[in-house]
Amino acid sequence: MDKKVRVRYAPSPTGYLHIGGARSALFNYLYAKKHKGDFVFRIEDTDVERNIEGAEYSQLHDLLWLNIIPDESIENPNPKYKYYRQMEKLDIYKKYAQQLIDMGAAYECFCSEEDLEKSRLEQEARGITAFKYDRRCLNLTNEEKEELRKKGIKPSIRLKVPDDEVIEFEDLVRGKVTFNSNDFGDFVIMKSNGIPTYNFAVVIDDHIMDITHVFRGEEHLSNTPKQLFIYKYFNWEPPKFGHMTIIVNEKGKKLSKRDNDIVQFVSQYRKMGFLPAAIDNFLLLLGWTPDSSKEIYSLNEMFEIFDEKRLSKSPSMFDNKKLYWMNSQYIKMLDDDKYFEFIKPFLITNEHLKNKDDEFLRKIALIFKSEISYGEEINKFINEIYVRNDLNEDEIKYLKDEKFKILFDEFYKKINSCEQLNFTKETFKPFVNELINLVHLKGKDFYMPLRLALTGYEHGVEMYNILNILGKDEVLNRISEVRSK
RNA sequence: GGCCCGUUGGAGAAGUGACUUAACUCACAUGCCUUUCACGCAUGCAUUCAUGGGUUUGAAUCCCGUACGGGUCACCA
Repeated sequence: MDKKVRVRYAPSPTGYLHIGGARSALFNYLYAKKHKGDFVFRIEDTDVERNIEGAEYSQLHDLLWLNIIPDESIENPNPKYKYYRQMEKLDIYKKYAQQLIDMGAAYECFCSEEDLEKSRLEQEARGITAFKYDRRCLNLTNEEKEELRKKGIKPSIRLKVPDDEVIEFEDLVRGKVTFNSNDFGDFVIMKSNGIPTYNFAVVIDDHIMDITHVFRGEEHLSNTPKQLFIYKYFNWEPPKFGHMTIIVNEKGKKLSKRDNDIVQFVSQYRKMGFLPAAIDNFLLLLGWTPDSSKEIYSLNEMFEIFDEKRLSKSPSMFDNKKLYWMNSQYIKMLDDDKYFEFIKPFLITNEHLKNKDDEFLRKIALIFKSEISYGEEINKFINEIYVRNDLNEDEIKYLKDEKFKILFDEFYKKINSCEQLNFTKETFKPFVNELINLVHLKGKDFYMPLRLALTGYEHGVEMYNILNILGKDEVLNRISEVRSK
């Protein structure tokens, strides 16, 4: 019987959930669900200096917001595996590291940072640019080690990487990948402070947590042979690896946290009013394509269609515009109740809408449903109505045209005779027709002056909506202002 | 620089030897709808798959070289 599929997403708690991390998590999650397996959320917190308070929970909760639900995590651990943070199992790493030393597969290294830097420079001087540890501590006698220890020097532990060994593995995304051990030095597996390095800890973790498949970013491709050496020494079966392309910016470089023109954190998208399903869908299409020409997929559909063989091998550019388009599609798909529920938090922060009741808010929300591509954007549209745009000289001149005088007069009178403004598309029609008969202006000549006078913009939502939003008093105000000029 | 990976339109990409006069989606352009914008609908947008050579009756698809791009070379993950 095949082993149960177990995959993981293992962020370091050094920041919030990044869009690249979310994509990794999504693909692992889809793979697990497709194969009826488990998706594990664990924490790689060995970089004690850079860990940020609260980051692990924000990572997890952003993931949950995206509906990527771990079967096991720091919040719902499986007793069988018990530890979901690396710092909780330091003694386990220590035990395994000692085992490697006893086997002769690893050794203590007393070199200081300065020693290593010196050696690096020496190698560089000889034209070697890929630094390799020179193994000067490999054959230290016990006496020498004791001596150094007495001086208070704490050793790190290095893995002995065999010479001239070809290491080959079948990558789920890239196919056969080959490395030569000569390109790697003996790398550190335990830091001198007793904390394991990533390449060591990840192997131990994946092994003891029965991880069967690992989908991760391409930046880990060259770490894989190092990890494979460790598996080999322990005689453990490594998981299957799949190295996904990285996400690049419009310059073709790996998306870095300093790329300010791209919003990179899931929490920021949440605050801006993106829908989790839209982000999942967008992420799905980043470096992966479905079999069919359909592009909009729910998570449940993704479980069905996901196929790791269709992961792309070349880097994917993050296309902001497509994300906005995707989100606008998902907003349009919401039914009116769901939509209002989604958009209301953004409306109540708008000062112009302070004392409005839900009925009014709902009405205003619906007006912009097909206009917005993210939640917060609705306030931009609303403000354009509430805050009149300053008119330029040409526009003022245009409005002063004699032929519009009667339009403004009659429009004012007619609005004034209304008890309150509560038009619908249907009730606005006769209102307009009556006016048209009085002023003998129609089409653009009818609407444009009014629109300009009311909002200061040439474009916008339908006229009756503007009237409803502004209300009778404000409409009269703005019209009389123009009339008096 | 070494090692690894990649290169199909502005972007995501389909394509795995003849079904391709290279899908589909975003963007862009135009037209329709509409007072306008947006939505929606329709149409257009790569004679060519980085480049040179080879294999083959036949190549974007296979092989080799070149160029370009990216990843990585830490007691970071």
